[in-house]
Amino acid sequence: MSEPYREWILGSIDSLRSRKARPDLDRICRMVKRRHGSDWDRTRSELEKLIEEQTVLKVNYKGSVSYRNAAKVLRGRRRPEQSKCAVKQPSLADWSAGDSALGPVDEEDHMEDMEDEMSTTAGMDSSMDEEGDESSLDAMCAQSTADSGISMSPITSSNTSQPVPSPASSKNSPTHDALRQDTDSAYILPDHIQPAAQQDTGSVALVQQPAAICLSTLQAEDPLLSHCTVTPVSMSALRLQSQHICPVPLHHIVSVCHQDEALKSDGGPPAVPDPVEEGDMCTKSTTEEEPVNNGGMNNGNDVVKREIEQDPLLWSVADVASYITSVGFPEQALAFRTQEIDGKSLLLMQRSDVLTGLSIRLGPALKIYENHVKVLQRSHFQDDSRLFS
DNA sequence: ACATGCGCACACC
DNA sequence: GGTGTGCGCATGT
Repeated sequence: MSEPYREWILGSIDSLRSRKARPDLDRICRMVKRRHGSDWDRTRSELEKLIEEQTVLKVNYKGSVSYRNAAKVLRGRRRPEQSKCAVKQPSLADWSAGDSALGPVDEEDHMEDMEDEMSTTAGMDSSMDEEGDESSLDAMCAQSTADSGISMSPITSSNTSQPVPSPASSKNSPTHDALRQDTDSAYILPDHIQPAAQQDTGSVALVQQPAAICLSTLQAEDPLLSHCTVTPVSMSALRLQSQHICPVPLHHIVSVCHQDEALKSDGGPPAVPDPVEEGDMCTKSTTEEEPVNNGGMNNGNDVVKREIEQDPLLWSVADVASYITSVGFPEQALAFRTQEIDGKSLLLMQRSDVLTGLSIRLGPALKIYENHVKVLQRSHFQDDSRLFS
């Protein structure tokens, strides 16, 4: 996806919307062509890419296809009081919360899919403790077909089988209504996250099970996980690992699980010794500027300190905010701090989370995600892959 | 011919 | 009542 097209297409959609014209394919392509001289087919293919990455939503509104700027749709529908409080607002990431089983992907797409899944789990994380708020892709699809009676768009027509609601989601789910943007409007999700496309039943089954069951399944297979409890982060890691789309090694998951445990309770030490007491140490890493006089010896603190600085997984909320500030976005750093984004959360963020979940302006949000968050995520998981493979 | 502006009706919350 | 949406028509280029 070339960056100009993103701006051109989103700009066209916004422009069409502002003059009360339906932002359909025809109008979007025409406008992009007229303004930028872009080829019609190219615009269409770029639009499809935007739809796949959920920057643009393809909707069926009042019987015709229309397109939405995802950032504006979510922001627009959000009630002011909700944007201020901590209540989890259904996000695009949530909509794909049920997706998994991406199937075989080529090398180029692998990382993108991994990122999608990462943010998917991020969405799951933030809503895990609010049963009923966890949105479901399945619900979305069921909604699309059942309520609106509208068939899937041509874009999704390669996957023509009817979406089958998964056991994990129900049409009676409270999220069903919460997800509804409009009774006439059916958000059409890309092929690779349509439930009906889920063929890898093994990983799907795992991912769609409740968190505790997922974990216990893995615990039965690997004693290393026997001390783990279900936490948002550990479950995110489990999901990534279980789908084989992200090279998260099992013992890394154990590490993550225990880090979570250490954070959760002040009680006894984790069953597996963890080199880092995350919260305190992370704070020190950014606030303690004075060199430690240790008589010329490298003590453990320095090692840990360097490790923390290098590994975003170990960043605290303050560390993340400092990082965002340091790369030139002090204003947006506040949003990260407000939303309590620590290193783990940062590594789990998806484009839509950054664009819409933080209530920051689209321009900086795009830059932050593309130039920093994505880079951190990529390097982090590549490092893991090298270390543990 | 095509782009743009906008009144109005409709639907949802 | 507020908001989002877009049809259909008028006007501008």
